[in-house]
Amino acid sequence: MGSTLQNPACQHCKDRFSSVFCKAEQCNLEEIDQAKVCSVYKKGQVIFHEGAYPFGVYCINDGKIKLSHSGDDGREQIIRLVKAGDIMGYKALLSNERYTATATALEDSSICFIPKDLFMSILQKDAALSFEMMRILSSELRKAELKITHLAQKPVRERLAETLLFIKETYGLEEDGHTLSVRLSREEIANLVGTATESAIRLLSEFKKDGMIELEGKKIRLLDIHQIVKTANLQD
Amino acid sequence: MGSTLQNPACQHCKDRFSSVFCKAEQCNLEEIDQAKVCSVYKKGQVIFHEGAYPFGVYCINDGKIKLSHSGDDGREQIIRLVKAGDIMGYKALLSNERYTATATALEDSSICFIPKDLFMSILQKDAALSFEMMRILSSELRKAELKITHLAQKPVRERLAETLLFIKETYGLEEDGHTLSVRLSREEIANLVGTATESAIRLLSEFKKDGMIELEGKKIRLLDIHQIVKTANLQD
DNA sequence: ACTCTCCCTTGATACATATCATTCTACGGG
DNA sequence: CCCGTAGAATGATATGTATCAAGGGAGAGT
Repeated sequence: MGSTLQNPACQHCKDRFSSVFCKAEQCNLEEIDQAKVCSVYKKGQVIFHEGAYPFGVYCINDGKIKLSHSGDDGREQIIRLVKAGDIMGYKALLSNERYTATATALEDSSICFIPKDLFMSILQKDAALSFEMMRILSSELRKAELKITHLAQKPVRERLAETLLFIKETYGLEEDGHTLSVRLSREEIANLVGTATESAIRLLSEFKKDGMIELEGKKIRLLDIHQIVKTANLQD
Repeated sequence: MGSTLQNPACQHCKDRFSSVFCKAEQCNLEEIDQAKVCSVYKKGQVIFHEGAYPFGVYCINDGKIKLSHSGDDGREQIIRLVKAGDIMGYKALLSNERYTATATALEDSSICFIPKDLFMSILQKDAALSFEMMRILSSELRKAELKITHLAQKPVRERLAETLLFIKETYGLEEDGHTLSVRLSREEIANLVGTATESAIRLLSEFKKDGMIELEGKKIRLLDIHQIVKTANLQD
């Protein structure tokens, strides 16, 4: 468990305008505000575990989280990157099943927990919120299906380039306008791409040699985004 | 377009108990019943095309449909198999985007079309239907994420075995209790597995040699399901 | 400052799978 | 009925990627 601290009000949450709840009715927001519990999780800490039963949804106040499956042979597959304003854990809750993924903090994160019963009851009466949930689910599903196609049809090189762009889209860049603002291990990058760690390393080195990126420990600087897009070979 | 014919009433649709609409309120069902248009599509006919704008959702009355992406190099990736009682086209509708997949009839099929406005307005007022939609979306998302993990981590042999089981789960078996009740080309099977057609053919031959299956044209008989499960190496 | 450990890196090799080429088969139309 | 064509099957080969093995570097804790 993360350590509990003073709950920031949802109405003042810095990402309230981009989150699901921006569509929720004000009275429901207040209700959530009173029931939620906000905690801080340290980098590397697990928020919930694959196989466990869900008791609510998590709303990221601040921080970065990875959601990952553990494959049959124990290898991790990163399914989703979660950022401030996003929610997680809703899939298991809605389909009334156990978590199918493990949530791990990529850096120190502040996360609100909203109890299941409350979330579900508000979902019943707040059509706008329901709608927004469906929109999110649809969008996630679309992304997942695209990923399936790419995994099945694209070589690792293209998928790695695509992943770099995806990380950039998700977490953005630092002030210099080049450095990815998240530190991932090579293994994590590989588990995002769906390849072996060594392959990811080798290809990153190639990208570097080609002048597309710059590597400095876990810092990755995207130097030539145009070239990366070309390497990713995106057309849909 | 498929040829229009006398609309069967939703209330009498043979799969009404297993479809989304089983949760919908009766009055809404009647409303749908009046507005929907039912058509018959011949095997191979396209119901909707990737890139087109959605004008409603499709509910399968009878038949079998494949939903597929066209990859960058034009190779097809089959995303989903649709059966009677299922709906399709909701993802694009909900996220208000164009279709990301093409729907093609695998055999002659009878399909109802429900106009966008009606569907959306009923979704607004019918919480139970909304809930069911979220349940479906969550479940699809869960399946998609599992598929991602398997594509990234499992060899083709295991994925092929898994696919055979998946086809069986989706469309069931013929009266003999062994034959898959859908005829797919080798290429379609490969596009479901995410591999080259030749690889799928080769592995099917191996499965046959190992006594797991029997092949007769497009008929596939599952002889030793236990062995197929073992080959699929499922544990989650 | 120094070790210890973890992660990164690089190289050598093996293997699964894609690709190309060819033959075989079955089916539908003239 | 036979030909033509599309799909299926099989073989030969190429290649991308995983795996195994070993070295190198950087940060954490003592």
